[in-house]
Amino acid sequence: MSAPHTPDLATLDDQLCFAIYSANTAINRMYRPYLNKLGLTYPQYIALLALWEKDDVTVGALGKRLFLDTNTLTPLLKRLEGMGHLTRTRDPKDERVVRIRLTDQGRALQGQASDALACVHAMASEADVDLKPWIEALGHLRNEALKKAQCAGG
Amino acid sequence: MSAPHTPDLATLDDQLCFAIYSANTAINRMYRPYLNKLGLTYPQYIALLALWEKDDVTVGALGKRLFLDTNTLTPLLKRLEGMGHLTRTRDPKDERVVRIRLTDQGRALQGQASDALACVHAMASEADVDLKPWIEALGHLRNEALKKAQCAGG
DNA sequence: TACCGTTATATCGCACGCGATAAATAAGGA
DNA sequence: TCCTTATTTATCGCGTGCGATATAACGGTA
Repeated sequence: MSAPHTPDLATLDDQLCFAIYSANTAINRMYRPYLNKLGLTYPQYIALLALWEKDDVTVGALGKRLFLDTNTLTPLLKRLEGMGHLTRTRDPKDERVVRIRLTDQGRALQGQASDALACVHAMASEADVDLKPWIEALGHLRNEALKKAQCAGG
Repeated sequence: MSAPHTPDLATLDDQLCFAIYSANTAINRMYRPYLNKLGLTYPQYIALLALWEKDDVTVGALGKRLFLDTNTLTPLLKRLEGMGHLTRTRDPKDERVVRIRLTDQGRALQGQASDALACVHAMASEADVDLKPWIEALGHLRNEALKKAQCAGG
């Protein structure tokens, strides 16, 4: 461990972290004009993706799906509630739990977001990339990184 | 355009945006314990990666390298300056320009960050992934996304 | 010199992401 | 019942990202 210097690995363009970091912000920017029309931020859109797939879930369950904690999710969900896209109600059977349910308005957003999807696929075809294996591999990478993060004492 | 519904594409796990979004946060978390030891945040580390490769650059040039604007970089660089890792000095020939130069202390951090690099490579080998083509492909994807972001009126 | 447009950096407000902490409820044992 | 512990959600502070705006300095023209 602690090799003194690794010049061949230290350059920015050779770093996986920068590649993913900058690709993420770039895709965020690509989505932005479409999401602005809907009044949504990128993380709000991601959360809605999960809810469009399955709603009537607890904050904790949604957080596990998105790999986010309540300190991030609660304010985000409150904003989506304020816009009328979902409801946050305490579960009568267990008052600790808050259940998230989409409103009709929130469900209707899914159709309006199709322009963004079309843009992603246009980009993928222009970049000559088949998305499916990419998405799979990135998911695998994420799980490995999370495993490392756990054992390192995160 | 504007297809009413695309259920086969709308699931979270089929989305490139979520795959990259969650992979990025996962890698951030993997780095965190190592960077905490150095008192650095993830974006600060990314900026230092660029500066270790080439310093004595303007804020604007560094921003182009990192795909970030001054509204993000200036406060970040001020914090790194406050820690003593770099200096920010106005160029006497053009007082608009601020030149960023690493201190010896800032340069010495590169060696101390090798544990994080080792962790990334351990993860890559455990995930059975050859990093090089990945990093290249992600860079290509980033450039295509930025192109889309530009023309869409970013 | 004054004026004007451009360029480089900085500032402000808002929404994340997260470590740390708090508050409320539930579950189980004496 | 009371007490203790665990679980779930919420709150606070700080550091990004970024749109919008401001400030300062340069370049060119008259």
